[in-house]
Amino acid sequence: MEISVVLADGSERKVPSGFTVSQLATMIGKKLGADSVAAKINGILRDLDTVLGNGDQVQIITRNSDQGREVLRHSTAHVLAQAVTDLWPNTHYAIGPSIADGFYYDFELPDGQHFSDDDLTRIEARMREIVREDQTFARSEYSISEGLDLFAGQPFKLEIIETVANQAAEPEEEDLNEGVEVGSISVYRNSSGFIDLCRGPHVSSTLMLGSFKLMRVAGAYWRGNERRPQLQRIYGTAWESDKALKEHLVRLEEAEKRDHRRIGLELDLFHFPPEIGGGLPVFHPKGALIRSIMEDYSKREHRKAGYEFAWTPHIAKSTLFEISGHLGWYKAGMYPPMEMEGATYYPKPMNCPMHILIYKSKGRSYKELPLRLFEFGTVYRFERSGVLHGLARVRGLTQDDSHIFCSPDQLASELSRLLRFILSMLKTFGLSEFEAELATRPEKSVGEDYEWEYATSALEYALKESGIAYTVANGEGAFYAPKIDVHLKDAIGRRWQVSTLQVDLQMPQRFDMEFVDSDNTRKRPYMIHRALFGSVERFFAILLEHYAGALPVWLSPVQVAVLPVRDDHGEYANDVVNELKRSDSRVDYMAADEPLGSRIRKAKIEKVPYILVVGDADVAGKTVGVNARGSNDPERGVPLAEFIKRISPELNGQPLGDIVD
RNA sequence: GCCCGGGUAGCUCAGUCGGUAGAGCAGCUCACUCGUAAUGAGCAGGUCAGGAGUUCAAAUCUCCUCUCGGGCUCCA
Repeated sequence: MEISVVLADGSERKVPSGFTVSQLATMIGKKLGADSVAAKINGILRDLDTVLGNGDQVQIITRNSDQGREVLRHSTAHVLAQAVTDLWPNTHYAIGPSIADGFYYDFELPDGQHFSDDDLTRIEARMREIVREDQTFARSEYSISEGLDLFAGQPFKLEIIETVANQAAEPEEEDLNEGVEVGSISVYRNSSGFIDLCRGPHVSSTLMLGSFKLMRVAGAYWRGNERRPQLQRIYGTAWESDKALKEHLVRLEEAEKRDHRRIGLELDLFHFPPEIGGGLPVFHPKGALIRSIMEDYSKREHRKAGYEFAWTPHIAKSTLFEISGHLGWYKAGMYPPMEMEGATYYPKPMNCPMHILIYKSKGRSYKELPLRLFEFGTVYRFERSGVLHGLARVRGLTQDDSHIFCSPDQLASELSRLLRFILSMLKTFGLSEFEAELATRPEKSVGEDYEWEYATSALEYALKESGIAYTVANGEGAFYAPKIDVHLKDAIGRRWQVSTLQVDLQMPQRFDMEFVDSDNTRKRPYMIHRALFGSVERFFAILLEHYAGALPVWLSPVQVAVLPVRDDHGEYANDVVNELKRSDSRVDYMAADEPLGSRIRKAKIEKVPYILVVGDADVAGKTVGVNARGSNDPERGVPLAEFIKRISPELNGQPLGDIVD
């Protein structure tokens, strides 16, 4: 008896009935057989030992594909759980999915024990034994009640099974995590007897695993809920080969070298004095210089784009935040209050209420709209100590914040103009890969449906106009506003959230804002909140990591270093310095009091874009030797005037041009 | 806030079995004046995060506090 299956390329293949996926793969090619870890049969992921049926569409999943790695990682997570339950009998094991680059597994050790870092070594050793034991993963299906018996004593597994059982009543719901087909569960059993609740698929033998490494132990709440028990999570990484694993570890090292906290220290840009308090950075001269270049540039472009500047204080009386509603719904994110002369003051967590007061300082006419207020506004937010992370997550941050007040019919064009402005500005900082997210009305929210629809469709219009790729995040909006969040990808592919753009449906009402329209009626303006960098501090961190500290010339605190070969070249070197200063560049003079090689090394470590070396030949010929960043091949005898001409386009950020409506 | 791991010179780190502290880099001084990523010598630098306890004796062992890192939750 033969059956026929359809392969991924559309070709048909006849195989004996009873043939498994694995046999098919080996029949197609020896290497494919060896590299296969699972298959998609009629669109569903299945194990290698699945018996093929007549007419099945089969796509073999190999270990070096994204889906193949997921299978490897998931299977490695099972081996981890098996190793832990071997070493700590009676451990409760919870869930162990594959994640980007690896996997984790959550455990609750008996008697309140906790893993230490040393345990990782022991666990990893046990895992390697299990791998060598050539244990098979065998799938079987059970009813809910059988499942409850099978996992008696495993509270987390029982909870998952119960969830599955409840979903049987509501078949609409997609099943979670490890639960399987509605109404029944599937279980994988290793040859040692270890069982785990799992949807699969898995590799057929532990011998197919091995290129893995346990990375760290962390705490994690059961089902992500901080009111549920805290489990011990072990993170690991796993790959299709030792080579791929090694490459991943090298990438991690590279990422670590780009860590903005490390670069900030090395380049003397900023630090976090414990005397000031967690999450409160101080910027050293070079860091402050970079910041001010960013801010000056931003201000210039905002002015050109029709923004007016505002300046507002850092604290305000509680009444302001009562009106704005912050004390109602954002209090947990605010610094504690201060009492003074019978009034209660709070550091501001956002700038919007103060900008609204500027709007409200007088009657507004439709002729003034859109009114675009802009401020580098420093706000203070209480972030729990565990979440602080360098400049990317701080307690005092400066937003490049703006609030735009416009009439309803201006909303769509204003949003679209704004989004183009944001993307152009991000591009001049050398960031070019963006994705946007349109976050729509959440369940818990205020306002009328028609308002939400109007605002959301205006946001969507702006997204379409700008051409940016976007996804819709249903129900992820703020409770008072739908929003667009712009994410960007940095040089090594990490995603960061930067800009945010929100249409506020609440504040104009809370503050009873209005304007007089052309028909002499009073109307309520629309209000857009928007931050472009997000926070200057975070954006600074992103730039440092994106460029690994080697900022573009226009942002570099020192753009050119001038090094005389000997002391007696100092006079000419000084002329060079002065000439460069006249061309508006930032120059450092490095006197010949230590060897040239040593000074060059220092300048290279400081990531100075251009190192100019001047010696006898240069004094004679009015030239410079140019050692550019990123090159180890210096150029000799470049006329000074030519060098200045060459770098002048790099000295200032590119203007955005007109952002027209 | 919670779980795990750290905190020794400005930075990176060593410090064995409990016996009062060590290196490299950076800094300072002197010499060297040099053509593209480390010239040499010398000097200085420490309440071993802080406090309490155990001990004849604590960087080292115990407890508490602070703080930093990795996660969870949260978020610009």
